[in-house]
Amino acid sequence: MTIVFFGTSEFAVESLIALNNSQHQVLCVVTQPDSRRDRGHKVHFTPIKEKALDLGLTIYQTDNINSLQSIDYLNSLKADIFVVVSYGALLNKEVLSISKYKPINVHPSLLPKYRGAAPIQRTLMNGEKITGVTIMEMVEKLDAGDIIIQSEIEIKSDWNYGILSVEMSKEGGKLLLDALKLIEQGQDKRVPQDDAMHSYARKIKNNEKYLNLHQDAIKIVNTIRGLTPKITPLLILNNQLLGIVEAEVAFFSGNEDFENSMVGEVLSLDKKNGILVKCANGAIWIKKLKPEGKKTMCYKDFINGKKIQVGDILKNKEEN
RNA sequence: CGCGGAGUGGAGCAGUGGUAGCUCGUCGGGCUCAUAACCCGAAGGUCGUAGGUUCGAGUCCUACCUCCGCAA
Repeated sequence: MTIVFFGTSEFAVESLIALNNSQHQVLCVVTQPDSRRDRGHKVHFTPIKEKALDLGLTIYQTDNINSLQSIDYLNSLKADIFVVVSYGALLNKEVLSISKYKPINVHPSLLPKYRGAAPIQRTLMNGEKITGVTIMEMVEKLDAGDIIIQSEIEIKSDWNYGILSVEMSKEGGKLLLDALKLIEQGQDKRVPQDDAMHSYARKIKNNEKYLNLHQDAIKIVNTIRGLTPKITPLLILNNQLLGIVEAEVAFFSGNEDFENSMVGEVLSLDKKNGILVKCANGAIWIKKLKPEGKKTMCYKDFINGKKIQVGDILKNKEEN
């Protein structure tokens, strides 16, 4: 089939690769405009643009995919189907009706759960054990179309956003080819979503990276898992930002010293387990961290540099 | 030209003008029922690059390279 691919983020890359390696033909890759950000406000291409350039595919970028100009262009391609994977903008009814077959979307959650912008992160932050990838038909309402195929993925307890994204992304690429095959053969069965079961995965706000130790240890660890390595969760030690890259829930029965210590207090520097920090409920072992201006390092190295001592208090941004 | 931090033996750091250090790791030896614990010893660095100031530069000045955080 001839395909127009809409995608922007890292998650979409494996789907694009899968299509490019298949018998299908990618006519054009539509991706969000280049942005100026990061240090020095340098121009950044989207991950999909990088890959499309690499593969020598035609690229189309626009601020408004629903504009008359965009619609004219898309019409002129006469594609069999539109494939949309984390594109980053909603397509209106008119755009959705251009291709011969109805547009399909690859979504990294078991719909109807976790519709929206940040399903992978929210899934981890909520401590889910099972997630999955869904291929669905696109409708105007966000992530609410009929389901074509769905597959489950078991989340290992030590997986973070980076690892799970890669798994989901690969699964998405495979599932996408399966879905196209079904559609091509007219074998696709579409199952409506149970709207009563739906939930939304809100976009991650910038301030969510500032960890709050006044929470359950398990919740804090899940937050860290949901953000790293793309976003580094932050605490403050001695007026300096300290990135917490990896942590585990500490299991032990609290003694008197533990009960009397403050939230955020460093209770122990252990060569074997890490840096023990008290939370509102329980405690966590910090395994990997990233001091300001430094690269990610193991807790052993951080302790060795004598940058932290038992009794130091790790604070939230607001407390500092 | 958005703001800022950092580049010193394998790793984490100290060292703001005068013979390159500390901790960890590594290697060898010892102690121990045993150990990621302890003791003794060894190897390993032209201090990011290129210029400059100086009797003398890791340390001051200039340019550049690389890495990182914030903010958008």
